[in-house]
Amino acid sequence: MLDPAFVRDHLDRLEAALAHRGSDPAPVVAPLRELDARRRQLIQQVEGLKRDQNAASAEVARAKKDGRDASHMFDENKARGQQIKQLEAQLDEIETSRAALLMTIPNVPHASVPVGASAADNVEVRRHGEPRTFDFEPKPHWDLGPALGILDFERATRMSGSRFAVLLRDGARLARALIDFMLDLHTREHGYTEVEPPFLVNADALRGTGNLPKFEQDLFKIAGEWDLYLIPTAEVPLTNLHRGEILDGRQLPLRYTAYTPCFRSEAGSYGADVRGLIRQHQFDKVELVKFTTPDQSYAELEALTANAEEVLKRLELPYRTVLLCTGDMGFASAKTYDIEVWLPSQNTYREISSCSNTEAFQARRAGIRHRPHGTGKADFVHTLNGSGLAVGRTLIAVLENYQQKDGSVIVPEALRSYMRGIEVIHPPRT
RNA sequence: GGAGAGAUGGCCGAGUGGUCGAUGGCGGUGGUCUUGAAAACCACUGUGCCCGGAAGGGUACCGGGGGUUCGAAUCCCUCUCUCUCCGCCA
Repeated sequence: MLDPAFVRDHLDRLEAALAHRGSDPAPVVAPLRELDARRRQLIQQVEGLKRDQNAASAEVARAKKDGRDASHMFDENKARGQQIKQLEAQLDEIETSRAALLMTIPNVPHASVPVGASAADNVEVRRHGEPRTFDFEPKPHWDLGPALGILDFERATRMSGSRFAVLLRDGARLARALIDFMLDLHTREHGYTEVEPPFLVNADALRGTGNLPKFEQDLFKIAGEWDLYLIPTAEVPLTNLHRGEILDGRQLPLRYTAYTPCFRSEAGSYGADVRGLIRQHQFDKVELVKFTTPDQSYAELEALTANAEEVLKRLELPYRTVLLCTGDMGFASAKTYDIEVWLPSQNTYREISSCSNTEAFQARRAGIRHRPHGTGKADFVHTLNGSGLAVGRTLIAVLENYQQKDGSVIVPEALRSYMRGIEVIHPPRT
Protein backbone atom coordinates (compact mmCIF):
# COMPACT_ATOMS: atom_id res chain seq x y z
CA MET A 1 0.00 0.00 0.00
CA LEU A 2 1.14 3.50 -0.74
CA ASP A 3 1.43 6.12 1.96
CA PRO A 4 -2.03 7.72 2.22
CA ALA A 5 -0.40 11.11 2.83
CA PHE A 6 1.67 10.70 -0.35
CA VAL A 7 -1.41 9.73 -2.30
CA ARG A 8 -3.32 12.77 -1.12
CA ASP A 9 -0.52 15.26 -1.66
CA HIS A 10 0.80 13.85 -4.93
CA LEU A 11 -2.21 12.68 -6.86
CA ASP A 12 -0.54 13.92 -10.05
CA ARG A 13 2.47 11.67 -9.47
CA LEU A 14 0.22 8.73 -8.74
CA GLU A 15 -1.69 9.43 -11.90
CA ALA A 16 1.53 9.44 -13.96
CA ALA A 17 2.81 6.29 -12.27
CA LEU A 18 -0.40 4.41 -13.04
CA ALA A 19 -0.29 5.50 -16.64
CA HIS A 20 3.34 4.36 -16.94
CA ARG A 21 2.32 0.99 -15.58
CA GLY A 22 -0.30 0.77 -18.29
CA SER A 23 -3.37 1.04 -16.10
CA ASP A 24 -6.04 3.69 -16.41
CA PRO A 25 -5.74 6.25 -13.56
CA ALA A 26 -9.26 7.61 -14.02
CA PRO A 27 -11.17 5.04 -11.92
CA VAL A 28 -8.69 5.56 -9.10
CA VAL A 29 -7.74 9.20 -8.91
CA ALA A 30 -11.15 10.89 -8.96
CA PRO A 31 -12.74 8.62 -6.33
CA LEU A 32 -9.69 9.04 -4.11
CA ARG A 33 -9.98 12.79 -4.28
CA GLU A 34 -13.68 12.67 -3.48
CA LEU A 35 -13.39 10.15 -0.64
CA ASP A 36 -10.60 12.13 0.96
CA ALA A 37 -12.57 15.38 0.96
CA ARG A 38 -15.68 13.72 2.39
CA ARG A 39 -13.60 11.89 4.98
CA ARG A 40 -11.97 15.04 6.29
CA GLN A 41 -15.27 16.84 6.49
CA LEU A 42 -16.80 14.04 8.57
CA ILE A 43 -13.81 13.78 10.87
CA GLN A 44 -14.03 17.45 11.68
CA GLN A 45 -17.74 17.16 12.45
CA VAL A 46 -17.37 14.08 14.62
CA GLU A 47 -14.38 15.32 16.55
CA GLY A 48 -16.06 18.63 17.25
CA LEU A 49 -19.03 16.81 18.76
CA LYS A 50 -16.77 14.57 20.79
CA ARG A 51 -14.94 17.54 22.17
CA ASP A 52 -18.24 18.97 23.41
CA GLN A 53 -19.23 15.63 24.85
CA ASN A 54 -15.97 15.26 26.74
CA ALA A 55 -16.30 18.77 28.12
CA ALA A 56 -19.82 18.01 29.32
CA SER A 57 -18.72 14.76 30.97
CA ALA A 58 -15.95 16.55 32.79
CA GLU A 59 -18.49 19.10 33.98
CA VAL A 60 -20.69 16.30 35.33
CA ALA A 61 -17.73 14.81 37.15
CA ARG A 62 -16.91 18.16 38.70
CA ALA A 63 -20.52 18.75 39.74
CA LYS A 64 -20.77 15.34 41.39
CA LYS A 65 -17.57 15.98 43.26
CA ASP A 66 -18.99 19.25 44.57
CA GLY A 67 -22.25 17.56 45.46
CA ARG A 68 -24.27 19.46 42.85
CA ASP A 69 -26.91 17.92 40.63
CA ALA A 70 -25.89 17.53 36.98
CA SER A 71 -28.74 15.48 35.60
CA HIS A 72 -30.04 18.42 33.53
CA MET A 73 -27.06 17.88 31.20
CA PHE A 74 -27.84 14.26 30.47
CA ASP A 75 -30.40 14.77 27.72
CA GLU A 76 -28.26 17.06 25.63
CA ASN A 77 -25.27 14.80 25.91
CA LYS A 78 -27.30 11.76 25.02
CA ALA A 79 -28.58 13.44 21.87
CA ARG A 80 -25.05 14.34 20.96
CA GLY A 81 -24.06 10.73 21.41
CA GLN A 82 -26.72 9.65 18.94
CA GLN A 83 -25.50 12.16 16.38
CA ILE A 84 -21.91 11.03 16.80
CA LYS A 85 -22.91 7.44 16.27
CA GLN A 86 -24.71 8.34 13.07
CA LEU A 87 -21.84 10.36 11.63
CA GLU A 88 -19.33 7.70 12.60
CA ALA A 89 -21.29 5.13 10.64
CA GLN A 90 -20.94 7.31 7.55
CA LEU A 91 -17.28 7.88 8.25
CA ASP A 92 -16.71 4.16 8.64
CA GLU A 93 -18.20 3.57 5.22
CA ILE A 94 -15.92 6.18 3.66
CA GLU A 95 -12.85 4.81 5.42
CA THR A 96 -13.64 1.30 4.27
CA SER A 97 -14.00 2.31 0.63
CA ARG A 98 -10.86 4.39 0.79
CA ALA A 99 -8.81 1.59 2.36
CA ALA A 100 -10.14 -0.92 -0.15
CA LEU A 101 -9.25 1.37 -3.02
CA LEU A 102 -5.75 2.01 -1.67
CA MET A 103 -5.15 -1.73 -1.42
CA THR A 104 -5.70 -2.11 -5.16
CA ILE A 105 -3.20 0.57 -6.22
CA PRO A 106 0.20 -0.74 -7.34
CA ASN A 107 3.52 0.64 -6.16
CA VAL A 108 5.02 3.75 -7.73
CA PRO A 109 8.08 2.88 -9.87
CA HIS A 110 11.46 4.21 -8.77
CA ALA A 111 12.92 7.11 -10.78
CA SER A 112 15.60 4.81 -12.26
CA VAL A 113 13.02 2.50 -13.85
CA PRO A 114 12.64 2.97 -17.61
CA VAL A 115 9.17 3.91 -18.78
CA GLY A 116 7.79 1.31 -21.16
CA ALA A 117 4.72 -0.64 -22.13
CA SER A 118 5.87 -4.25 -22.22
CA ALA A 119 8.76 -6.69 -21.89
CA ALA A 120 10.06 -5.31 -25.18
CA ASP A 121 11.00 -2.11 -23.37
CA ASN A 122 13.04 -3.80 -20.65
CA VAL A 123 16.70 -2.82 -20.57
CA GLU A 124 19.50 -5.38 -20.52
CA VAL A 125 22.03 -4.29 -17.93
CA ARG A 126 24.63 -7.06 -18.19
CA ARG A 127 25.43 -10.45 -19.68
CA HIS A 128 27.57 -13.24 -18.33
CA GLY A 129 28.92 -16.35 -20.07
CA GLU A 130 28.84 -17.36 -23.72
CA PRO A 131 26.06 -19.62 -24.93
CA ARG A 132 27.66 -22.87 -25.96
CA THR A 133 27.78 -23.84 -29.64
CA PHE A 134 26.47 -27.33 -30.31
CA ASP A 135 27.69 -29.66 -33.01
CA PHE A 136 24.30 -31.32 -32.88
CA GLU A 137 20.71 -30.14 -32.49
CA PRO A 138 20.21 -29.45 -28.74
CA LYS A 139 17.09 -31.13 -27.41
CA PRO A 140 14.48 -29.49 -25.20
CA HIS A 141 14.38 -30.73 -21.61
CA TRP A 142 11.00 -32.36 -22.15
CA ASP A 143 12.71 -34.77 -24.54
CA LEU A 144 15.95 -35.11 -22.59
CA GLY A 145 14.40 -35.71 -19.18
CA PRO A 146 12.00 -38.51 -20.09
CA ALA A 147 14.68 -40.16 -22.25
CA LEU A 148 17.00 -40.18 -19.23
CA GLY A 149 14.23 -41.64 -17.09
CA ILE A 150 14.45 -38.76 -14.64
CA LEU A 151 11.41 -36.72 -15.64
CA ASP A 152 7.86 -37.95 -16.24
CA PHE A 153 4.95 -35.77 -17.28
CA GLU A 154 2.45 -38.48 -18.22
CA ARG A 155 2.33 -40.14 -14.84
CA ALA A 156 2.05 -36.75 -13.11
CA THR A 157 -0.90 -35.88 -15.32
CA ARG A 158 -2.71 -39.06 -14.31
CA MET A 159 -2.66 -38.21 -10.62
CA SER A 160 -2.74 -34.39 -10.72
CA GLY A 161 -3.52 -33.15 -14.22
CA SER A 162 -1.61 -30.84 -16.51
CA ARG A 163 1.21 -28.61 -15.32
CA PHE A 164 2.57 -31.19 -12.90
CA ALA A 165 5.67 -33.32 -13.22
CA VAL A 166 7.40 -36.19 -11.48
CA LEU A 167 11.17 -36.17 -10.97
CA LEU A 168 12.78 -39.57 -10.60
CA ARG A 169 16.20 -41.01 -9.73
CA ASP A 170 18.98 -38.57 -10.67
CA GLY A 171 16.38 -35.98 -11.59
CA ALA A 172 14.99 -35.93 -8.07
CA ARG A 173 18.51 -35.99 -6.69
CA LEU A 174 19.54 -33.15 -8.99
CA ALA A 175 16.67 -31.00 -7.70
CA ARG A 176 17.68 -31.74 -4.12
CA ALA A 177 21.32 -31.02 -4.95
CA LEU A 178 20.38 -27.67 -6.45
CA ILE A 179 18.37 -26.75 -3.35
CA ASP A 180 21.22 -27.70 -1.03
CA PHE A 181 23.79 -25.96 -3.19
CA MET A 182 21.78 -22.72 -3.29
CA LEU A 183 21.01 -22.71 0.43
CA ASP A 184 24.62 -23.42 1.32
CA LEU A 185 25.85 -20.64 -0.94
CA HIS A 186 23.45 -18.06 0.48
CA THR A 187 23.85 -19.02 4.13
CA ARG A 188 27.60 -19.63 4.17
CA GLU A 189 28.83 -16.99 1.77
CA HIS A 190 26.11 -14.37 1.40
CA GLY A 191 25.03 -13.97 5.03
CA TYR A 192 21.42 -15.15 4.81
CA THR A 193 19.64 -16.94 7.63
CA GLU A 194 17.93 -20.16 6.60
CA VAL A 195 14.23 -20.51 7.39
CA GLU A 196 11.69 -23.24 6.92
CA PRO A 197 8.35 -21.43 6.96
CA PRO A 198 4.75 -22.65 6.76
CA PHE A 199 3.62 -23.55 3.25
CA LEU A 200 0.06 -22.52 4.06
CA VAL A 201 -0.68 -18.93 5.01
CA ASN A 202 -3.74 -16.86 5.87
CA ALA A 203 -5.29 -14.04 3.86
CA ASP A 204 -3.67 -11.33 6.00
CA ALA A 205 -0.22 -12.60 5.10
CA LEU A 206 -1.13 -12.49 1.41
CA ARG A 207 -2.55 -9.00 1.76
CA GLY A 208 0.76 -8.03 3.34
CA THR A 209 2.77 -8.99 0.30
CA GLY A 210 0.19 -7.66 -2.17
CA ASN A 211 -1.06 -10.99 -3.55
CA LEU A 212 -4.49 -10.15 -2.15
CA PRO A 213 -6.96 -8.68 -2.72
CA LYS A 214 -6.22 -8.29 -6.44
CA PHE A 215 -4.69 -11.62 -7.43
CA GLU A 216 -6.76 -14.26 -5.73
CA GLN A 217 -7.21 -16.03 -9.06
CA ASP A 218 -3.49 -16.86 -9.11
CA LEU A 219 -3.66 -18.71 -5.80
CA PHE A 220 -4.71 -22.15 -4.60
CA LYS A 221 -7.07 -21.87 -1.65
CA ILE A 222 -7.60 -24.74 0.78
CA ALA A 223 -11.14 -26.17 0.85
CA GLY A 224 -13.25 -26.35 4.01
CA GLU A 225 -13.43 -24.08 7.01
CA TRP A 226 -9.90 -22.85 6.52
CA ASP A 227 -8.93 -19.36 5.50
CA LEU A 228 -5.63 -20.70 4.17
CA TYR A 229 -3.82 -20.60 0.87
CA LEU A 230 -0.86 -22.53 -0.53
CA ILE A 231 2.05 -20.13 -0.81
CA PRO A 232 2.79 -18.93 -4.36
CA THR A 233 6.35 -18.13 -3.24
CA ALA A 234 8.37 -18.15 -0.02
CA GLU A 235 8.38 -14.36 -0.34
CA VAL A 236 5.00 -14.48 1.40
CA PRO A 237 5.96 -16.30 4.62
CA LEU A 238 9.44 -14.75 4.75
CA THR A 239 8.16 -11.20 4.40
CA ASN A 240 5.47 -11.91 6.98
CA LEU A 241 8.08 -13.29 9.36
CA HIS A 242 8.23 -9.84 10.99
CA ARG A 243 4.58 -8.86 10.46
CA GLY A 244 3.45 -6.36 13.08
CA GLU A 245 6.92 -5.98 14.56
CA ILE A 246 9.14 -3.02 15.31
CA LEU A 247 12.68 -4.09 14.51
CA ASP A 248 15.79 -2.64 16.08
CA GLY A 249 17.36 -0.54 13.32
CA ARG A 250 20.82 -1.60 14.44
CA GLN A 251 20.02 -5.19 13.43
CA LEU A 252 19.17 -4.23 9.86
CA PRO A 253 19.52 -5.40 7.23
CA LEU A 254 18.00 -8.79 8.01
CA ARG A 255 18.56 -11.38 5.28
CA TYR A 256 16.57 -14.60 5.04
CA THR A 257 16.56 -17.50 2.64
CA ALA A 258 14.17 -20.41 2.40
CA TYR A 259 13.56 -23.37 0.21
CA THR A 260 9.87 -24.02 -0.33
CA PRO A 261 7.59 -25.54 -2.91
CA CYS A 262 5.47 -22.86 -4.58
CA PHE A 263 1.91 -23.24 -5.83
CA ARG A 264 0.33 -21.14 -8.55
CA SER A 265 -2.93 -21.65 -10.36
CA GLU A 266 -1.53 -20.08 -13.55
CA ALA A 267 -5.04 -18.98 -14.41
CA GLY A 268 -5.11 -17.14 -17.69
CA SER A 269 -1.85 -18.61 -19.00
CA TYR A 270 -3.52 -21.41 -20.93
CA GLY A 271 -1.49 -21.13 -24.11
CA ALA A 272 1.87 -20.28 -22.57
CA ASP A 273 4.66 -22.78 -21.94
CA VAL A 274 2.34 -25.74 -22.04
CA ARG A 275 5.21 -28.16 -22.55
CA GLY A 276 7.85 -28.97 -20.02
CA LEU A 277 8.79 -27.72 -16.59
CA ILE A 278 8.82 -24.01 -17.30
CA ARG A 279 5.34 -23.23 -15.98
CA GLN A 280 4.02 -25.62 -13.35
CA HIS A 281 1.31 -25.48 -10.70
CA GLN A 282 3.91 -26.65 -8.20
CA PHE A 283 7.61 -25.85 -8.31
CA ASP A 284 10.57 -25.58 -5.99
CA LYS A 285 12.30 -22.32 -5.29
CA VAL A 286 14.98 -20.94 -3.02
CA GLU A 287 13.94 -17.44 -2.09
CA LEU A 288 15.87 -14.45 -0.75
CA VAL A 289 14.17 -11.78 1.38
CA LYS A 290 15.66 -8.73 3.05
CA PHE A 291 14.44 -6.16 5.54
CA THR A 292 16.42 -2.93 5.29
CA THR A 293 16.35 0.72 6.25
CA PRO A 294 15.07 3.01 3.48
CA ASP A 295 18.50 4.51 2.77
CA GLN A 296 20.08 1.09 2.17
CA SER A 297 17.42 -0.63 0.15
CA TYR A 298 18.67 0.11 -3.35
CA ALA A 299 22.23 -0.90 -2.52
CA GLU A 300 20.78 -4.08 -1.01
CA LEU A 301 18.77 -4.71 -4.18
CA GLU A 302 22.01 -4.67 -6.21
CA ALA A 303 23.61 -7.05 -3.71
CA LEU A 304 20.61 -9.38 -3.69
CA THR A 305 20.59 -9.54 -7.47
CA ALA A 306 24.31 -10.31 -7.44
CA ASN A 307 23.68 -13.07 -4.88
CA ALA A 308 21.17 -14.69 -7.22
CA GLU A 309 23.47 -14.28 -10.23
CA GLU A 310 26.24 -16.00 -8.30
CA VAL A 311 24.28 -19.26 -8.43
CA LEU A 312 24.39 -19.20 -12.23
CA LYS A 313 28.06 -18.20 -12.26
CA ARG A 314 28.95 -21.19 -10.09
CA LEU A 315 26.88 -23.47 -12.27
CA GLU A 316 28.56 -21.93 -15.33
CA LEU A 317 25.25 -21.18 -17.00
CA PRO A 318 25.08 -18.19 -19.36
CA TYR A 319 22.65 -15.50 -18.30
CA ARG A 320 21.71 -11.89 -18.68
CA THR A 321 20.19 -9.42 -16.27
CA VAL A 322 17.36 -7.18 -17.32
CA LEU A 323 15.92 -4.08 -15.69
CA LEU A 324 12.15 -4.29 -16.03
CA CYS A 325 10.33 -1.28 -17.45
CA THR A 326 7.32 0.32 -15.73
CA GLY A 327 4.84 -1.68 -17.81
CA ASP A 328 6.35 -5.09 -16.98
CA MET A 329 6.78 -4.81 -13.22
CA GLY A 330 4.87 -6.65 -10.53
CA PHE A 331 2.19 -5.00 -8.44
CA ALA A 332 4.24 -4.50 -5.26
CA SER A 333 7.57 -3.63 -6.81
CA ALA A 334 9.23 -0.23 -7.17
CA LYS A 335 12.15 -1.68 -9.12
CA THR A 336 12.80 -5.15 -10.47
CA TYR A 337 15.70 -6.96 -12.10
CA ASP A 338 14.97 -10.19 -13.90
CA ILE A 339 17.76 -12.69 -14.36
CA GLU A 340 17.35 -14.76 -17.51
CA VAL A 341 19.21 -17.99 -18.17
CA TRP A 342 20.15 -19.25 -21.62
CA LEU A 343 18.04 -22.14 -22.91
CA PRO A 344 19.63 -23.68 -26.03
CA SER A 345 16.48 -25.45 -27.20
CA GLN A 346 14.58 -22.18 -27.26
CA ASN A 347 17.61 -20.23 -28.47
CA THR A 348 16.79 -17.50 -26.00
CA TYR A 349 17.13 -16.28 -22.43
CA ARG A 350 14.31 -17.22 -20.06
CA GLU A 351 13.45 -15.76 -16.66
CA ILE A 352 14.93 -17.72 -13.78
CA SER A 353 14.83 -15.06 -11.07
CA SER A 354 13.07 -11.82 -10.31
CA CYS A 355 14.62 -9.47 -7.74
CA SER A 356 12.57 -6.57 -6.43
CA ASN A 357 12.66 -3.71 -3.99
CA THR A 358 9.11 -3.05 -2.80
CA GLU A 359 10.30 -0.14 -0.64
CA ALA A 360 7.71 0.38 2.14
CA PHE A 361 4.82 -0.98 0.05
CA GLN A 362 4.68 -4.38 1.74
CA ALA A 363 6.01 -3.13 5.07
CA ARG A 364 3.07 -0.74 5.32
CA ARG A 365 0.57 -3.49 4.53
CA ALA A 366 2.21 -5.93 6.94
CA GLY A 367 3.02 -3.36 9.64
CA ILE A 368 6.78 -3.92 9.69
CA ARG A 369 8.71 -1.01 11.18
CA HIS A 370 12.09 -0.27 12.69
CA ARG A 371 13.56 2.20 15.15
CA PRO A 372 16.54 3.80 13.43
CA HIS A 373 19.03 3.59 16.32
CA GLY A 374 17.13 1.30 18.65
CA THR A 375 15.27 4.34 19.86
CA GLY A 376 13.32 7.26 18.48
CA LYS A 377 10.50 7.24 16.02
CA ALA A 378 9.51 3.99 14.36
CA ASP A 379 9.43 4.02 10.57
CA PHE A 380 8.52 1.41 7.98
CA VAL A 381 11.32 -0.80 6.73
CA HIS A 382 11.93 -1.55 3.08
CA THR A 383 11.44 -5.15 1.98
CA LEU A 384 13.18 -6.86 -0.90
CA ASN A 385 12.77 -10.26 -2.42
CA GLY A 386 14.27 -12.34 -5.18
CA SER A 387 14.50 -15.89 -6.40
CA GLY A 388 17.81 -17.44 -5.66
CA LEU A 389 16.82 -19.35 -7.81
CA ALA A 390 13.79 -21.12 -9.23
CA VAL A 391 14.87 -24.75 -8.90
CA GLY A 392 12.82 -26.26 -11.73
CA ARG A 393 14.03 -23.75 -14.24
CA THR A 394 17.61 -24.16 -13.05
CA LEU A 395 17.24 -27.88 -13.53
CA ILE A 396 16.00 -27.27 -17.06
CA ALA A 397 18.98 -25.01 -17.74
CA VAL A 398 21.41 -27.64 -16.46
CA LEU A 399 19.85 -30.39 -18.58
CA GLU A 400 19.76 -28.34 -21.74
CA ASN A 401 23.10 -26.55 -21.46
CA TYR A 402 25.05 -29.60 -20.29
CA GLN A 403 23.52 -32.15 -22.68
CA GLN A 404 25.71 -34.29 -24.89
CA LYS A 405 25.06 -35.80 -28.27
CA ASP A 406 24.30 -39.27 -26.81
CA GLY A 407 21.57 -37.79 -24.59
CA SER A 408 23.60 -37.90 -21.41
CA VAL A 409 24.00 -34.79 -19.24
CA ILE A 410 27.19 -33.65 -17.55
CA VAL A 411 26.73 -32.65 -13.90
CA PRO A 412 28.12 -29.13 -13.28
CA GLU A 413 31.22 -29.30 -11.10
CA ALA A 414 29.68 -27.16 -8.41
CA LEU A 415 26.96 -29.78 -7.91
CA ARG A 416 29.02 -32.96 -7.90
CA SER A 417 29.68 -32.99 -4.19
CA TYR A 418 25.91 -32.79 -3.74
CA MET A 419 25.39 -35.68 -6.21
CA ARG A 420 27.58 -38.29 -4.57
CA GLY A 421 30.30 -37.49 -7.05
CA ILE A 422 28.25 -38.36 -10.12
CA GLU A 423 29.78 -36.62 -13.13
CA VAL A 424 27.35 -37.64 -15.85
CA ILE A 425 23.67 -38.56 -15.88
CA HIS A 426 23.28 -41.41 -18.35
CA PRO A 427 20.24 -42.80 -20.11
CA PRO A 428 19.05 -46.09 -18.64
CA ARG A 429 20.73 -49.17 -20.14
CA THR A 430 18.45 -51.06 -22.46
C1' G B 1 -12.24 -32.86 20.75
C1' G B 2 -12.84 -31.69 26.55
C1' A B 3 -11.50 -28.29 30.84
C1' G B 4 -9.30 -23.90 32.51
C1' A B 5 -6.24 -19.19 32.39
C1' G B 6 -4.91 -14.93 29.96
C1' A B 7 -4.32 -10.53 26.10
C1' U B 8 -2.45 -3.10 29.03
C1' G B 9 2.82 1.44 26.19
C1' G B 10 9.80 -0.78 22.97
C1' C B 11 9.74 -4.92 27.10
C1' C B 12 7.89 -6.58 32.11
C1' G B 13 3.94 -5.46 35.15
C1' A B 14 -0.24 -2.33 38.26
C1' G B 15 -5.02 -0.42 37.55
C1' U B 16 -10.98 2.10 42.21
C1' G B 17 -16.82 3.56 36.06
C1' G B 18 -15.41 10.03 36.36
C1' U B 19 -8.76 15.13 34.41
C1' C B 20 -6.06 7.52 33.10
C1' G B 21 -2.35 8.16 27.85
C1' A B 22 -2.85 5.23 31.96
C1' U B 23 1.30 3.83 38.97
C1' G B 24 5.95 1.30 39.01
C1' G B 25 10.19 -1.22 36.97
C1' C B 26 13.40 -2.34 32.72
C1' G B 27 15.27 -0.41 28.34
C1' G B 28 16.47 4.23 25.60
C1' U B 29 18.10 9.59 25.31
C1' G B 30 20.25 13.86 27.71
C1' G B 31 22.64 15.69 32.10
C1' U B 32 25.38 15.72 37.10
C1' C B 33 29.51 13.14 39.13
C1' U B 34 34.35 10.72 37.08
C1' U B 35 41.04 11.01 34.11
C1' G B 36 37.60 7.45 31.40
C1' A B 37 33.91 3.86 32.32
C1' A B 38 30.61 1.62 35.75
C1' A B 39 27.51 2.74 39.79
C1' A B 40 24.44 6.46 41.83
C1' C B 41 21.34 10.62 41.17
C1' C B 42 18.23 14.19 38.06
C1' A B 43 15.31 15.08 33.71
C1' C B 44 13.06 13.47 29.35
C1' U B 45 11.10 9.26 26.81
C1' G B 46 4.11 6.10 22.60
C1' U B 47 1.46 6.35 18.06
C1' G B 48 -2.37 7.41 14.29
C1' C B 49 -5.70 10.96 12.47
C1' C B 50 -7.97 16.17 11.98
C1' C B 51 -7.22 21.67 12.06
C1' G B 52 -3.01 25.10 11.71
C1' G B 53 2.31 28.53 7.99
C1' A B 54 4.07 27.59 12.74
C1' A B 55 3.45 27.66 17.83
C1' G B 56 -0.13 24.88 19.25
C1' G B 57 -5.07 22.86 19.64
C1' G B 58 -8.50 18.74 19.03
C1' U B 59 -9.55 13.52 18.74
C1' A B 60 -8.65 8.36 19.07
C1' C B 61 -5.94 4.13 20.77
C1' C B 62 -5.31 -0.60 27.27
C1' G B 63 -6.22 -7.95 21.57
C1' G B 64 -10.70 -7.00 17.42
C1' G B 65 -15.98 -5.79 17.10
C1' G B 66 -20.57 -4.56 19.50
C1' G B 67 -23.49 -3.05 23.91
C1' U B 68 -24.79 -0.62 28.87
C1' U B 69 -23.86 4.59 30.75
C1' C B 70 -24.17 11.63 30.91
C1' G B 71 -19.15 9.22 31.06
C1' A B 72 -15.75 2.58 30.04
C1' A B 73 -8.82 0.12 30.32
C1' U B 74 -12.51 -0.80 34.33
C1' C B 75 -19.43 -3.62 33.61
C1' C B 76 -22.03 -6.98 29.69
C1' C B 77 -21.99 -9.77 24.85
C1' U B 78 -19.14 -11.66 20.93
C1' C B 79 -14.91 -12.89 17.96
C1' U B 80 -9.71 -13.81 17.47
C1' C B 81 -5.23 -15.23 19.41
C1' U B 82 -1.89 -17.18 23.23
C1' C B 83 -0.84 -20.40 27.36
C1' U B 84 -1.78 -24.80 30.81
C1' C B 85 -3.96 -29.72 31.65
C1' C B 86 -6.54 -34.13 29.46
C1' G B 87 -7.56 -36.98 24.93
C1' C B 88 -5.92 -38.12 19.89
C1' C B 89 -1.83 -38.05 16.62
C1' A B 90 3.35 -37.84 12.45
